Amino acid sequence: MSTRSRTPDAGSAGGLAEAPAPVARVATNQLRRMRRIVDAAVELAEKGGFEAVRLRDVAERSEVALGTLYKYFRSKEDILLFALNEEIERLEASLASRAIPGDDPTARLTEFFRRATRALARRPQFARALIRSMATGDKDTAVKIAGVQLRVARMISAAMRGEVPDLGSPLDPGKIDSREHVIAFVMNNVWFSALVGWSSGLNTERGVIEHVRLAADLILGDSRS
Amino acid sequence: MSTRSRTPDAGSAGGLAEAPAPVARVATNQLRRMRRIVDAAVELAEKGGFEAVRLRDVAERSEVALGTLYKYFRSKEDILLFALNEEIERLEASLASRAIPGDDPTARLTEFFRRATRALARRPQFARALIRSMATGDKDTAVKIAGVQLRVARMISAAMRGEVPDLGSPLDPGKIDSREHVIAFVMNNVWFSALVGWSSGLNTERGVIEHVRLAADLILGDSRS
DNA sequence: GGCAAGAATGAAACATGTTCTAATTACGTC
DNA sequence: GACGTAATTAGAACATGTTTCATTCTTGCC
Repeated sequence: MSTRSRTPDAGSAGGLAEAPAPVARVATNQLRRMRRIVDAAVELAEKGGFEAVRLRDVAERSEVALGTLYKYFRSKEDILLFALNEEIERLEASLASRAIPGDDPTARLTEFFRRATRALARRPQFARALIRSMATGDKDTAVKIAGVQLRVARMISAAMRGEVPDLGSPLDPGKIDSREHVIAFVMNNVWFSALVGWSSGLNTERGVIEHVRLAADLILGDSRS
Repeated sequence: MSTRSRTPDAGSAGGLAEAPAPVARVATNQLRRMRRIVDAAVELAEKGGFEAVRLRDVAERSEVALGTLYKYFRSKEDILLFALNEEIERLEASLASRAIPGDDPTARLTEFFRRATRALARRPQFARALIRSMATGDKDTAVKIAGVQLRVARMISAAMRGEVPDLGSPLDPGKIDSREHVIAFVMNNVWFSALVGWSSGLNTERGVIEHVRLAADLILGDSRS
């Protein structure tokens, strides 16, 4: 892409209206492929959870070769983590529109977890697949998982304060210092553990919410009573 | 070895001192096999973690056919969870000998986690394998994992009280009601999450202990200061 | 239009957890 | 000591995540 490359995109008034952004088109095709892959994985996960996401099926459905699939994603978990990130983005966006209601931090926290758990439980197989994909070992995957946890913690902080999540805030793992951050961190751990229990059938949706509420009461004080 | 076999063991006074509990001997052989399997798995796990525990290798080392191995254990995780249970038994026994020292609950909790984390970090590959095997999905395995968590929570409770763990206490998952139980439950979640981070290289041993200390401070108050 | 570089493809190959099978062995009973 | 049952074995077979490879397609460029 030496001389040319200038894609005549927005405001490229210039002479030739030629090649509709060659580079951009490639990228678009690649994005399309990626999207098809993720969509196929999600569809399969919705039907049968983690195990139902057989990569050969994903490749077939997304009309992509197995090798291509592995060029885009390092592993099966990687695909599902990508979907998880999109899911979290949706959740963040929906929270950004209006803050969680509630009279005090405990109430808001509980309400936040109630909604988030609800959202997951609505597509149980899919949620199980996502949770399962967070229980991995290798470093690269772990980094992405840590990123997810930080974003969730940020949402928890916002919910606690009764504010809207600041999508531009640090996301810095080192910032586990302030009391609020510690609370968010701990609550995140509790929630996640409860979800793991739920995803394996040891816990109900109500149970998850109850566990989280108990922890919130312990840390912040009982909002009822 | 047809006729012989009767081992003249303790108290077979009666007329025929023959067959020294035939059933028992079978059981003993089976126990021996089981033990060899677990020992082989542990050895391999110590060297190379979860992935190094290749079941074909385990079978070969323990001089058992693959099919036999699967008669004793439902899965790879099942073997490692068995080892984990033994590990926890050891830890419980060592705690039972003398209580954790410390002037207040927070100090004792921190000391407990310091020791427990230390014990794990001493055999990092093995610990990683155990932690990895706790991140599974199917129900049966999950039940065993829940059992492990309850035992850990019991130790946490004991440490907090500065007592020795009561090995005969309920272990009933329903008893998440008292404040102390909730604390133990939450601390267990925090510790486990931190360990998962450690096992994937995102966290150091010090980091794990620090996370746990922060949580303990949050919930119980800072013991230093 | 033709070319070189990179991407994608189809299919095979691999690694390893798990299951299955036929043959063998161990063991308690008679 | 012979018999039948249950356990064990060796090994193949299967399922699925992952890798590899030779071939074909795309794309941007001359």
